[in-house]
Amino acid sequence: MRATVRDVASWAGVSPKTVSNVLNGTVNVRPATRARVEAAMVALDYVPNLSARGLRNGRTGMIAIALSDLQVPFFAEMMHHFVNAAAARGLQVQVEETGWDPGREARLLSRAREHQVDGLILNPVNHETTAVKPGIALPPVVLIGEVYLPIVDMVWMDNAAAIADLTGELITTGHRRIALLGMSDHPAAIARLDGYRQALRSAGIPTDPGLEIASDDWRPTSAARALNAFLDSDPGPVDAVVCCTDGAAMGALLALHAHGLRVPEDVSVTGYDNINDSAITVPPLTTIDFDKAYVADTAIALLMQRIADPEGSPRKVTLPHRLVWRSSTTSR
Amino acid sequence: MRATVRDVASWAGVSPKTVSNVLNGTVNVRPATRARVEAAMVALDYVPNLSARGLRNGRTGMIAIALSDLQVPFFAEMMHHFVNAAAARGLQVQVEETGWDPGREARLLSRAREHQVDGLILNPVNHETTAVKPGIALPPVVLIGEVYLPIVDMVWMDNAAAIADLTGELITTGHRRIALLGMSDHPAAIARLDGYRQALRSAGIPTDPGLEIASDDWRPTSAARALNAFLDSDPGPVDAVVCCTDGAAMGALLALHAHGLRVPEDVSVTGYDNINDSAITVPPLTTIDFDKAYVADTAIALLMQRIADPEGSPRKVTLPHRLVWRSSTTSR
DNA sequence: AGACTGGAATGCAACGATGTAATCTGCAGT
DNA sequence: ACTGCAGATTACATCGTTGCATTCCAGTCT
Repeated sequence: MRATVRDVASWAGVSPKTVSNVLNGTVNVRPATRARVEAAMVALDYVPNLSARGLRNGRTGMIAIALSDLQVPFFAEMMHHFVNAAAARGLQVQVEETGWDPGREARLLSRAREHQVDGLILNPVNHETTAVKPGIALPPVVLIGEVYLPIVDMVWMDNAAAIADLTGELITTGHRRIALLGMSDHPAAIARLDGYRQALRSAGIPTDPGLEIASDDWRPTSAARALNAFLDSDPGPVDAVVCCTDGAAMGALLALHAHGLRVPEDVSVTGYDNINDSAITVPPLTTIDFDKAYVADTAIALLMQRIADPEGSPRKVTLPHRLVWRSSTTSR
Repeated sequence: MRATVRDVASWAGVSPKTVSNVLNGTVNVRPATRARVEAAMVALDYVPNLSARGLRNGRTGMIAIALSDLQVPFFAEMMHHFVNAAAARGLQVQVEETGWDPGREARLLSRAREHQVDGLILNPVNHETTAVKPGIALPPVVLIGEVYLPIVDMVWMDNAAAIADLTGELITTGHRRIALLGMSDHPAAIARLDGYRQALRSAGIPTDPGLEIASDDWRPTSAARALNAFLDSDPGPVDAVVCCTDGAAMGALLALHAHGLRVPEDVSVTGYDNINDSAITVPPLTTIDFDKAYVADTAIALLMQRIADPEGSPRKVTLPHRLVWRSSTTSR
C-alpha cells in the first residue's frame, strides 16, 4: 500500500501536519525536523495523493487544453508546446478536442470543474457560437487564437496584419494576380481575407471576388479540392496563391502540380503558421511564423494569474509575427 | 458555490447516500425516488467532485497517454485517436511526452499514481533502456509499438512482416536496387531492417549494406540530410527507397527532388504509418497502413482490464497491417 | 395477528491532506 | 527562578463521496 502523511509522520516521529508543513513550506519547520521528515519521505517512497489534496484545497494542479483537432499538425505542435510549458510549471495537462463543434466547447466549459481541472485553455471554434459569453459563469479560461473577445483573457494573433504584411511583400516583389485560398465564414478566415484585401487596396490593385477561393476547411485535401475546382474553371492567369494555413498551402501545391503549374516559377504559394512540415514540402513554403512556445507559456501564465485572481479584469496579449521566406515564392 | 450530494439530497428529501446510489446505479432505487433525485441534480446543476470520488474510490477515471513527441504527426494522430477512444469510455486523458528520453519514461512510470491516473499507455522509447522491467513495481500500463516485452500488456505491430510485404511487392513490380532509409539502433528500425533483408533474400537479391542508409531519427529533415549525403556519395543507381516512416519518406522526396530525380519515374518511394500527410505529398506516398483508432481503443480496453485485474497474465494484441499503393511507386 | 422476508433508504466512518486554533518548547529578560 | 513571548508543533475538523452495516417498511406467509 502507498505511504501517506500519517506513515511518514510516524516514521519521523512527528505529526501529520508537520509533514504537510514540510511539503508546503509555508510555515517554518526546524531544519532538524525537516531533515527527519524528508528522510522519512524518501525511505517510504512517499508520494502525495493529489486527489486528497485537490479535495481539501479545491485545486488539482491540472489544467485542460482544448484544441480543435490534434490530427491537424498546427494544433499538434501547439499541444506539444503546451505540454512542455505546463511541465515546466509542474502542472498536469488534460487534453480535450472540440472538433470544431461549439457544443463540445460549451460542454467543456460548463464541465471544467467536473473534470477536476483548475482552468482551461481554449482555442475557440467561432466567435458567434462560442460558449464564452458575457454573463455566463465560467471557469478560469484563457483563449488563444484569432477571435478577440474582451470578456476573458486571451493570447491574440493579428491575422489581418500578418496576411497584409505578406501580401504587401508579394506585391512589392512583382505579383499582381494574387488569389486567396481558404475563405469561409470562420472569423479567422474573415480576418485573413481582410488583411489580403487591405494589402491589395493600399497598393492600388482592385480586389477581385473571383480570386477569393472558398474552401470547407483548411485541411490540405479540402484546399486542394477547392483550388482544383478554381483552376478547372479557367480563371485566367494567377501569379500567387496566398493560403490561409500551411496545410491549405500543401493542398495548393498538390493542385498546382496536378495542373502542370510550377511553384514558384509559374505561381508563388504562401502559407500561415510555419508548421514543421512547411519547411520540407517541395518546394518549402514561404509562411508566417510566430513563437508557439511563447504562446503556450504566456497562455499558461495568464491562466495561473486568472486562477489566483478570478475577479481581475481580462487581459489581452498580442502576439508578434514574422515572415519566413522560402522557395515557394520568387520575384517576378 | 458548487452543489454537493448533500445539497441534492436535501432538495430531493433523501439522504446523501441515496443520491450516491442513484449516481452509481449499483443498488436498487425506487423509480420515484430516482426521478426526484435526478430532478434535484438538474435543478442544482450538480456535478460530482472527482477529487472526492477519487479519494474515496482510489480511482480517478483518468489515464495518461505518453508518446514521444506530439510534434511528430504520427504521434499526434495517435493522440487524437486516444482522446476519442477515451472520451467514448468516459475517461479523462492526461498527455505526457517522453521526448525519446528513457529517464522521463521511467519517471512517468514511477510517478503515475502521483499524477492521479489509474493507468498509463506508453510508447516505449527503447527495448534496452525502457523502465518496464521484470520485478519493478509498475502501475497498470499498456505498451504500444514495435518492441515486444512479454511482461506487460501490449498492442504490437509486426514491423518486420509489414516491411517485408512491402519490399516483396516492390520486387514483384520490378525493382532491384532497393535502398532502406532510416536505419539506426532503435529496435523498431532493426525490425524494419530485418523485414527489408528478409524480402530481398527470399527473392534471391543480395543484401547490400551500402543501401542501408542510417539516419539520426525518422524526421523529414534528418532523413533528407541522410539521403542527400547518400546520393552525393555516388552510390550507383537506385530504383526504390523504402523509408522507415512517412516522415522519412517526405524527407526522401525532398532530397530526391534536390538531386533532380523524379518520383516515381526514376525512383519509387515508400513510407510507413499512413499518416494523413502521406496522401497529399507530391506525389502521394505508397505506405503501410494500420487502424489507428483500433489501436487506441484496444490499448484502452487492455488498460481497463488491467486496472480491474492487476494480477492477470500479460496479453498481447497483434495488429494487422495493409499496404496502400499511391503514385510514389510504379512498376518497372 | 404476528413473524418473516427482502428491497429501499439511511447513518456512520473513512479515503488523505491541510487550515485553524490551540498547545508546547526553549530562551531572553527581569 | 519566573514570566513573557515567538517560533515550532500538534489536535481537530473538514473537503465530497461512497462502502458497510443498520434500520425501515410494505407485503407475504402461517
